[in-house]
Amino acid sequence: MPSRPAAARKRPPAPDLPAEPTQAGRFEQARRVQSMALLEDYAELIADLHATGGEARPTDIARRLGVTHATAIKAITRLKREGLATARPYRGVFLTEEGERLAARVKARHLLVVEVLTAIGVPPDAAEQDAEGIEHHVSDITLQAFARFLKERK
Amino acid sequence: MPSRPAAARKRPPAPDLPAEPTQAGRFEQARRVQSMALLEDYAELIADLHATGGEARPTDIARRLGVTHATAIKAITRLKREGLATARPYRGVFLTEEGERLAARVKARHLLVVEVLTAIGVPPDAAEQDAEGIEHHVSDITLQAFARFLKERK
DNA sequence: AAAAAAGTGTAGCCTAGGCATCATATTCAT
DNA sequence: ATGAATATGATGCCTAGGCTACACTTTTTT
Ligand SMILES: [Mn+2]
Ligand SMILES: [Mn+2]
Ligand SMILES: [Mn+2]
Ligand SMILES: [Mn+2]
Repeated sequence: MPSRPAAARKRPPAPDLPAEPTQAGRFEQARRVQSMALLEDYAELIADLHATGGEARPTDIARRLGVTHATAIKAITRLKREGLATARPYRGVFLTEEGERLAARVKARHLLVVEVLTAIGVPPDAAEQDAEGIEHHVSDITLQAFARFLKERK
Repeated sequence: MPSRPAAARKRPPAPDLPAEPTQAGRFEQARRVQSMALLEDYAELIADLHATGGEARPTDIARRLGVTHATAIKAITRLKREGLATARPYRGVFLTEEGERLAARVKARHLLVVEVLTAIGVPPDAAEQDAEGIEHHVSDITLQAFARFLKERK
């Protein structure tokens, strides 16, 4: 059994280090944000399906998301549980007021993220791809900075 | 039972719409990327703990991530399974060569993302917070664009 | 050297989000 | 109008990633 240097163990509450307000807090927040990502994508997609003259049936949604309809139905169940959507069998899924608000916010954010990425020089396809994941982690403050950035650089 | 207009159902393969190469493909890729996020954060963190003169024991890792040690241990089990780390009880966790490579890539990406966000005008705290989630979705192509952007704007 | 403290690991429980499969319901085409 | 095709929803199974609780080991302190 190797001996372990006691010095390594002695680590007081990091008095001088770069402050580090709380790395743990950042990770926790990132996990909270991530837990909303799926709902956001569904809301955005359902609104889009309605907007482009169609219905948002589970099968439509599933196809657009690249999942099975069973998976989509379970997610829709969660949307309903969270008060974001309602559904009428064979008639499709409908966003509640709150769901519509979420969808609108998410869509605007998505567009802005793509705009910023392309403005920075990211090729359109990569921008669209990466935005699909990035969007969910862009806070309101960051979003405002994005808007300012686009306005100023015009 | 309300009648449903047959027209709504008639939706040919979207002949004129904005091309839309495959939204499903983008979502699938986003899900793949997300499944790596946890491993990336652990690898980055373990490397950081080692670099800053410490050990990377499950408890250290757990505290920094804001999870219980049991959760950390399960993630470490996955890291080992994926060939990214080894562990010696009461001695801590160690990255394999592959783990080190991953950690280095992830750290560089993290820094670059924060740099770009702040360059755009995002306040430091928000940049650090949002980067924790955004980083995992930044592809190599986007990363290159980020690097160019920073170089040119200097 | 014994006691206390800290760390580790295991087990059991939970939810989210995937999947395939099956039974049923609806819609469409003949 | 009826048979085929399609959509729906339920079930069961899986993995990831959280948690608490408990048992055990190691380290530190007295
Ligand atoms: Mn998305
Ligand atoms: Mn989106
Ligand atoms: Mn991260
Ligand atoms: Mn990071």
